[in-house]
Amino acid sequence: MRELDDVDRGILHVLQADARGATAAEMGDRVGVSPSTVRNRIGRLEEADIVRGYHPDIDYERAGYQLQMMLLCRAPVSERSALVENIMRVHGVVAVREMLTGTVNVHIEAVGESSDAVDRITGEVTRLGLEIESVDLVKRVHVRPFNHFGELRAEDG
Amino acid sequence: MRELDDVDRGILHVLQADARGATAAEMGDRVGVSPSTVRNRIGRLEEADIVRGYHPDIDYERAGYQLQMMLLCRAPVSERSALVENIMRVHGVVAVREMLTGTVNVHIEAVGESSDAVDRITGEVTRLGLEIESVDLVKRVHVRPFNHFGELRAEDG
DNA sequence: GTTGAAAAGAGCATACA
DNA sequence: TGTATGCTCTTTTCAAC
Repeated sequence: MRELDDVDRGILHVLQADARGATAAEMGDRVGVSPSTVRNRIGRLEEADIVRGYHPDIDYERAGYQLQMMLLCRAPVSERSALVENIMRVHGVVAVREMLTGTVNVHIEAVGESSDAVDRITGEVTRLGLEIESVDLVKRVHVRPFNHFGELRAEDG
Repeated sequence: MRELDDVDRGILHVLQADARGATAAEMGDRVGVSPSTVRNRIGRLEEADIVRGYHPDIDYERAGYQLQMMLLCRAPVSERSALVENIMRVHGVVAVREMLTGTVNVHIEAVGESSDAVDRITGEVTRLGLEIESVDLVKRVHVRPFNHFGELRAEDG
């Protein structure tokens, strides 16, 4: 897939707002193409791995996982990618960011039910070979789905 | 809403895998209830803001936004929540995490098309009143949708 | 709180421009 | 590639358990 055009961007824009509820017809109206075209485009975006999946945005705190933590770690650059594979398997880890710059080059986001989870997760991460720079609790996460796709084409409202 | 039961957790589990494609019938089979019940439960989860929405997982790099950055900042605790409102409006910002502990208490995740975006975003964030501790580029983000809901009830496969 | 049935609507696959 | 049609499945709504 070469590059996104306005139709693709408009579709992404609408999907960002409600990936489960948005219908192809709705999106077609927004960007000015037929529902079939919308489905074709979405299929292409998925095949090109531009859209990797669709996930619910869950308020972990309300769901009973009151502890959200952020671990800032250092990993040898040579082993970093390999380590990430293992980190992703740690129970409670929801995201890992590999940094291109900086010495604190791995950011781990995790959730847990109790303070035991903090100990367990830091222990496992250390055992995997990372040096933990800091462990901090998250008060709140604000997600702002990237709504800058196709703003000219698919206006909100 | 009091607390999640196995049915809720099983539904969340399946939604995590494919929030757009998963049908009520499918989820009902997985957790052993009727499709109607699945829809009722999902409605409750949404009303309780446990499920805040559904978003596509987009590979920003492949989508043409090659620069992903993480800004670690300090904000006066008293003003922090107010500042976050404004940060979320900055073009390119996709997530903000308010930290409960630590002096670096605001983590900002943003994307941009070129290096100009880095300057612009750091500038805007500074202007809003935050002290930037570090700006680092993200090489890759690994999202691991929290699949620990209802593992006993709704097995994968 | 859960289920089931009828009506409306959406999605998929095929064929065509 | 983008678009239109027919068939199937899903969702919705409402009444009943």
